[in-house]
Amino acid sequence: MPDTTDLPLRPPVFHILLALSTAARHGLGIADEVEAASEGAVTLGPGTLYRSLDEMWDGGLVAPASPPSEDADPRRKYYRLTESGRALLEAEVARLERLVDLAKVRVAGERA
Amino acid sequence: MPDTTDLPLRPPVFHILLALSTAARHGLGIADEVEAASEGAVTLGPGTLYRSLDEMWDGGLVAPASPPSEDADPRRKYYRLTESGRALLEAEVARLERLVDLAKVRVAGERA
DNA sequence: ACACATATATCCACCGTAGATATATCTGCT
DNA sequence: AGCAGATATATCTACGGTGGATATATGTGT
Repeated sequence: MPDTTDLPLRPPVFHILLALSTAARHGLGIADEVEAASEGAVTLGPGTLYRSLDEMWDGGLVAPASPPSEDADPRRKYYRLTESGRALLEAEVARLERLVDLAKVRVAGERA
Repeated sequence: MPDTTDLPLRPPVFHILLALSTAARHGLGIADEVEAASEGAVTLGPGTLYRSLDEMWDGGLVAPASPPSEDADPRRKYYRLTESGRALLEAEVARLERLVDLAKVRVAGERA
């Protein structure tokens, strides 16, 4: 089984962590949030979605969460971030931030 | 042949564009620069490197450049960014910047 | 009750990546 | 000059990841 805790994170894993950073969500709700947050640039097919969630579960990045309301659709399985999931997200954000900072200097610096 | 001009860029293509943003470089020089700029987090094997360069050539993102000095190793093939290559890099940087900004708000916002 | 939408889950085919390998040639050492 | 090892480009192959199609169950609306 692949290790989902290595940096750089695979894009789907990063986006799922990001989608869960604000609220517990169920599978398809995560996919919707990822697409919305990325302005349509990133989409998750069901294969990638559920497989990633399985791996993230095994890696201790996500855990089950109770439904947000009493009369929620019982088919939905809600996930939340664990402490290590949030820590991993922070680490990846820090890495990407350094990368973007470097890239911004370079693309702007060419105007001389 | 895959289209290398779609956003999100595949990570190797993004890193190669970034490596060429400051100077014309040859194949292995690009790989070295990518590893250095990412603090060792990103490495490019020869397969990915030369295949990506071929596709980027076909896509008009990179073009041949003259060696930086007269007595350079003649085996080295130097590449430089084209205008569209630089434009594509800027677009991807902008996308990543929005993503990182969003992520920073979310990971910081949880401390309430 | 019936049709359709939603939800999880699995399967498979394709694409992208990384490593091994091949070949050529440059550099340094004796 | 000759030899050994390093460097450089290039290709081939095996593996892993992704995404779409499909299956099944169940909720929702008419």
